Amino acid sequence: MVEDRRLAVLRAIVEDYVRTEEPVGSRALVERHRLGVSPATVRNDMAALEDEGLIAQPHTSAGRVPTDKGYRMFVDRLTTLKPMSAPERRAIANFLDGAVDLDDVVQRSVRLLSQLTRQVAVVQYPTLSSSTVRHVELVTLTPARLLVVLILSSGRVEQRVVELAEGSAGGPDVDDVEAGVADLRPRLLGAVVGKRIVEAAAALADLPGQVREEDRTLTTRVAEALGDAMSDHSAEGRIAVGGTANLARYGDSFDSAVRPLLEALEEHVVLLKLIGEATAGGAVTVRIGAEGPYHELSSTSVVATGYGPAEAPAALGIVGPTRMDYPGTMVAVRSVARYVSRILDDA
Amino acid sequence: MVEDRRLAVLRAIVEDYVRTEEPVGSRALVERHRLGVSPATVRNDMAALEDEGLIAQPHTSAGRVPTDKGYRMFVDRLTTLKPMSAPERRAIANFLDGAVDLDDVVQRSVRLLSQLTRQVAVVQYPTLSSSTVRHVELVTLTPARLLVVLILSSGRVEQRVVELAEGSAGGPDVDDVEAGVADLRPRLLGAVVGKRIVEAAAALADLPGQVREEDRTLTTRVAEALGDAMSDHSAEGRIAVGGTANLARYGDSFDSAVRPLLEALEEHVVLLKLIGEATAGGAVTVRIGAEGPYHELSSTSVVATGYGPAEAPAALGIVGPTRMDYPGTMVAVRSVARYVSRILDDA
DNA sequence: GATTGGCACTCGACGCGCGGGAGTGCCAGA
DNA sequence: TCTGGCACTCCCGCGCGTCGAGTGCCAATC
Repeated sequence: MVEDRRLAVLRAIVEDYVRTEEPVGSRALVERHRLGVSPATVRNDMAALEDEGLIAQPHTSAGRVPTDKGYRMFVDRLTTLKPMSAPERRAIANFLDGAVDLDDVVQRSVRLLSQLTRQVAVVQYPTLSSSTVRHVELVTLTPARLLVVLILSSGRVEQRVVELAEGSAGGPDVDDVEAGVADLRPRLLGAVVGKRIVEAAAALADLPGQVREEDRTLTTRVAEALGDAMSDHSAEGRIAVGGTANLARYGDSFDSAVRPLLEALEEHVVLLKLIGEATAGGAVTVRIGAEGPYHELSSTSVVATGYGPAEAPAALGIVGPTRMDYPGTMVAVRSVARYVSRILDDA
Repeated sequence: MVEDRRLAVLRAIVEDYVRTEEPVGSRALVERHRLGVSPATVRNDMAALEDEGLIAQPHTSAGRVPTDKGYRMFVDRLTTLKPMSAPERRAIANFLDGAVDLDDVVQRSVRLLSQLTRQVAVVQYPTLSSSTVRHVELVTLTPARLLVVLILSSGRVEQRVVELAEGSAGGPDVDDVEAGVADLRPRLLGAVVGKRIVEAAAALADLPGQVREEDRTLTTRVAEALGDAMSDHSAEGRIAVGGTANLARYGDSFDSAVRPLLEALEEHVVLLKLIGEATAGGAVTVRIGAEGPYHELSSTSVVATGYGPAEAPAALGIVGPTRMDYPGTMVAVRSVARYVSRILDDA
C-alpha cells in the first residue's frame, strides 16, 4: 500500500521532471497527479525514496530529481509500453516503404527514428556474417587493373580494385589477362556463390591451386581482394547517425553532456559498443547514465534493440539525456525495429 | 602610407581577435604587434576603420571586433597563403593513401579535413555526370526478382532490384527469364558500356524495341531501373559530414550559431548549395557570415573549393564560425582538395 | 501506525548599488 | 601627422538584502 504509493510518487516525479526539466516539489506533485494525499505525506515518501537512492535534491530546499537508479526503477517496474496508434504505424510504414535499397532503408530509419524520438538516432548496418554470396563479378578496367564486385544476399555490394601491374615491368598482356579472367570466372562463381561469407572466404584459399600456372598470380590477387571485402564488412557493421540537431535541445549541462557525446558520435566503434549490447532477444534495452563503461557519457542514456534476422541481428537505437521520455522512446525504437526487420525479410 | 598602416591595424585586429576571442583594444594591439606608433594613433585608425564598416565595437568603451566586411577585406587583401610544410604534406598523403575505395577516400577526407581545421568538414561525393559506364551486371535473385548492378568509371557502384512478378499471376517461368536475361545482357552492354551517363541513359530508351517480343517487359523494367540509378546519382552528389564535435568549441553564441548549423548539417541539400558555389576554378572560395542566402547562418563562414576533374568538379570544404583562422583553413582546404584530386586521377 | 496541518529553517534566484578598470574620444601641443 | 593627457562611458564582478519555494520535523488527528 504505502509501498505502492511511493512508487506512484516516483513515477510522478519522473514524469514531471521529464516534462518540465525542473526539480519537482511536493505541492506541485499533489496538484498535478491527484495522489489523494497531502503534500506532507508526499514529503515523507520522498524522504524514503531519497534514502533508497531513487531520487535526490540538487541542493537543500530544492525539489527532487530522479537519480539513475530512480530512472532504472521507473523503466523496470513502472513502464508499460503502449502500442503505437494506427495512424502512427501507418506513417512509419509509409516512410520506410519508399526505400529503394539497403542504404536507403538505413538512412530512412535513422531519419525516422530521430524524428519520432527527437533524439540522436543510431542505426547499425545489418551485419553480413550470415548472408550468402549471391554473385561475384570481375571487370577489367585496364589491362593492369581489375575490378572485383561482390554481391551479397543482403543486397549489399562490395567492390575492390586489384592491381596486376606491380612487379612485372611493362604490365601484363591484355589477352593474357582476359584469358585468365575467363578461366577464373566460372571457378570463382562455383567456389563461392550460395555460400555464407565465412565458408566462401575459406573456399577462396583453395582456388589458386586449381588454376593454370600462369593465372596463379591473378587468382591469388583476386582471392585476396575478395577475402578482404568479405572480412571487412562481416566483422563489424557500419553505422549511420542522424538527428544530431536534437543535441541543441540539451538546455543546460552543455559542456558536460554534449561535448563527449559529439565525440562519441564520431567514434563509430564506441557507438557500436553502446547500442550493440542490445542485439540479444527481442526486447528493447535501456542503459541509463553511468551504467555503461563510458563515464564521460554519464548523463546520457541509450535506448536500443536488435533488428533483422534472429541469427545475426544488427542494432538500432537512440542516444539522449538521462532525462528523457523512456516509454515513448522505447515504443518508437521497438516499432521502427519491427518495421525494418519486416522490410529486410521481404527484400 | 596611412592607408597601409590602417590595413596593418585591421590585420592585427583580426589576428588577435581570432586568437583571443575577445574584443581587442588599442593598447594591447601596439604591445603585441610592434606597429611603431602609439595607442592614440591606433585609436584614430580604428575610428577610421569603423567609419568604413570594417570593425565595430560591441558596446561603447569596449575593444574592436572585425565585421563581416572586415573579414572579407582581410581575406581578399591581407592574406597570403603559405604552402604547408613538408611533414604536413606527408601526413596528409599518408592519411589518404590508405583508402581502399571511393567511399573510403571521401570518409578519410572528411576526417582529415576536420582534424586539420578543427572545424566541421563537408565533402561532396564526386559527381558522376561525366563518368562513364564501365559495366552492367544482371543477377537473377529469384525467378521474379532481378538485381541490376551498375558500375561506373569513377568506381561507384549502384544497384537496383527489379520485380518481374507483378501483373502475371504465378510469376514468370525460370527458364524464360534466364533466356531473356541471356539475350538482353550483350545488347545492354553494347548499348551503354563506355558511354557517359547521360548518353547511356538515352541509349536505354531504344533498347526495348530491339529485343524479342516476349522479353520486352523484362527489358523495359531493367532499363527503367538503370535509368533511375543513373539519374539518381548523377544529378546531385551525396555528402559526407565530419568533425561535428568541433561545434562544442563554439564558446558563446551557442543558440544563435550552433542550432541552425546543426540543422543545416542534416539538410544535405542546403549544405550542397553552401559549398557547391565553390566548384568553379581552382581557387578556394570563402563565404563570410551573412553573405549567403541563409540568414540563420549569419555567424558562420564557409571555406570551400572544388576538386576532381575540371569538367565535373565536386566540392569540399569546412563550415565554421566567422571568427576563424582563414589563412590556415584555406591552406588546409586547398591541400586536401589537391591530394584528393590526385588520388582520384590515379584511380 | 499512517496521515495531516503547522511552523521554523535553508538556500538559491533575483535585483540593486557600487567601485574598478579597460577602453574610447577628443584636444592641444610637438 | 603623431602623441600624451584627460575626462568620460560602460561592462563586469562583488556583496547584500529580499523573496519564495521547498524541506524537515513535530504534535495532533483519524
